[in-house]
Amino acid sequence: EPVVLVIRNESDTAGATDGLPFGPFSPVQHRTLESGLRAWVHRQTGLELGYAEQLYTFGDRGRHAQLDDIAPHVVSIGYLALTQVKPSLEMQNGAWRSWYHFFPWEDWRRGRPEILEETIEPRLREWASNRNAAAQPVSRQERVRMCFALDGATWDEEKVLERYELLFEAGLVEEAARDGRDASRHWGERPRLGVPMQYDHRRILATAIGRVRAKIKYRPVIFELMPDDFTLFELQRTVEAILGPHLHKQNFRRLVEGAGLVEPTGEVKMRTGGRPAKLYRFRREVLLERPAPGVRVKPGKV
Amino acid sequence: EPVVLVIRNESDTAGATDGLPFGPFSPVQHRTLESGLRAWVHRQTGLELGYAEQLYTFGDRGRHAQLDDIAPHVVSIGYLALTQVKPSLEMQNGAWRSWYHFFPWEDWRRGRPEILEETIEPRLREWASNRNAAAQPVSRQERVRMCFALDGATWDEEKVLERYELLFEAGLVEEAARDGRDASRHWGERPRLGVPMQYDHRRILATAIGRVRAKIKYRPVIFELMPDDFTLFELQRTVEAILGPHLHKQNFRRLVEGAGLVEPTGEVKMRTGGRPAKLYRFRREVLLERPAPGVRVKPGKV
DNA sequence: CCGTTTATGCTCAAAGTGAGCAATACGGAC
DNA sequence: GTCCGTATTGCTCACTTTGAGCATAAACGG
Repeated sequence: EPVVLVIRNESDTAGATDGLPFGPFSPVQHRTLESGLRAWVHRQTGLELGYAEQLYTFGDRGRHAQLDDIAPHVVSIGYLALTQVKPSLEMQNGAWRSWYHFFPWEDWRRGRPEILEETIEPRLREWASNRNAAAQPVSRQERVRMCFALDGATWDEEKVLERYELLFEAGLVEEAARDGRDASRHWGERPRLGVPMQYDHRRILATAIGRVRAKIKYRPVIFELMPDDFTLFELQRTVEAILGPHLHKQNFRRLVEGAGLVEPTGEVKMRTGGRPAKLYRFRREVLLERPAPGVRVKPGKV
Repeated sequence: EPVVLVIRNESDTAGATDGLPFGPFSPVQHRTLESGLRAWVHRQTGLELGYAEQLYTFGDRGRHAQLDDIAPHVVSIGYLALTQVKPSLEMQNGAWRSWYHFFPWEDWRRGRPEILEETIEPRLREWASNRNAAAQPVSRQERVRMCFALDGATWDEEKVLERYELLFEAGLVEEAARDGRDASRHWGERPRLGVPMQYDHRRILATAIGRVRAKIKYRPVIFELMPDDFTLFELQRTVEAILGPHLHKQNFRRLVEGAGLVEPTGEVKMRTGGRPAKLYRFRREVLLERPAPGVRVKPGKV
């Protein structure tokens, strides 16, 4: 299960709301943004971050507004960090939550999520067919079709943010109500599409999920989430947990082995439920061999 | 020629130095970072930005330090904007400069740049073979080899930032001297590797070039740089100007046409020096047809 | 010892890619 | 006017990559 570290925020009027961990950056104490992040995370949660990269900087006015809370303007520099969950680490106020708790429509591991056909599609179609909706530069119809793979379009698992923003615009997520964009005025009760988060944190998380989904395809970051030794099927399960849909087992194995991403340790794992599985480890040398797989236009002659 | 908009900065002690345009962001005046950027660029240069995306946020301490100038800590949120150069637009203090003015080693349009073999390679090899250089997690040798395509490695045109940072670490660019990392102490006079920029602006530009080079491969941003109508060879020349190396003409044509990125206008352009060339235009519909070309692991069965 | 379950090996067709040959058509030189 | 150089455009062909499925191997539970 892909999980995210959240802070339960009890001070909310409508009960506890999850938020992403965040804190101030002080250039006086820390030489770089990233070192500030690491120090701050460690102090708060005891977690020593491994892989971390800058995600996006969120600075829109109103992003911090929430209910009757008038906050000062805050610019947040989001970072994406990847880690295994160490059960040994007991955190006071942090908790691990499944991604799909917040984005149920992104979980395609058991096929197309029911919430799409039952709730999202009809609501979005109605929203898209609204008057003066066709006047947009790109029609709402087309945006809905591309983002949610309607009418034969293919589901692009990387468009996590685009989907969330569409639902936001359509007033179908709870956070939109804070922005005055409330669907309940038009179509009765708003359905609960995933669990909302504090401030604009669900948007930030959507950005992060989209980034991870894109990145594992051209950088071996998936191994940040694996133990040292693993079977190819465990690796596949991890990739699937992140991307959403199922992968073809034999081809996945061919791809991963053929790309030189892994090497067998020589050990096997018993009790898999069937034939024992060879254990593999990440081949770090691959970083020095391939520039970065996934190029499109390749240099040629003349 | 791919160019960047720079501001000539006369106040420098060592004569005029080019810098990227920048200015303050005031959340009171502007609702979003991007709208602040647009308004500010328009007021300064008269330019109406078209395509713009957030690039990276630069916040390291010391990034603003320069010579005897002790500046306050500044966090810069970099944006990347793409536009055609309109010669009609006369700017007071702005000027268009070739990318390769600042990064001569990135220009592979006339084959491997001489500066690589003549200056960069020997200097970097010396730096990499230094004592305790092999103790690094990834050896300097390997980093140099991967970044600059030595010993049979292939040149990855996207690693613009990595190359600049390596040269910086090795003390081979002028900006490094401000950071106390001066090669001239070891190896005599520092060679002039490209023209330096103000503050850390050359690093920011390297980030931007790397981003553009990566992005044109999976998003049709190249058309932001083209006039409405163009020949396929003009398009190829533009791509080559950005990426560096030459492309195979017939295959480029097949790729672009086959991907549905362009459609013929029906017109032809005479006086090409040979047979007249058909004119094409960008097919906007492609945005609605393909999710985003360039995916690696595709969903399959079971 | 057999059936179930998972791991792993292999094949095959279809699509995509790198490279080059060849024909077409204009502009300029003679 | 004809020829030649140059650039555009069409096409072939071998080779690689990819999607999909069949078949076999090896543990485990009864």
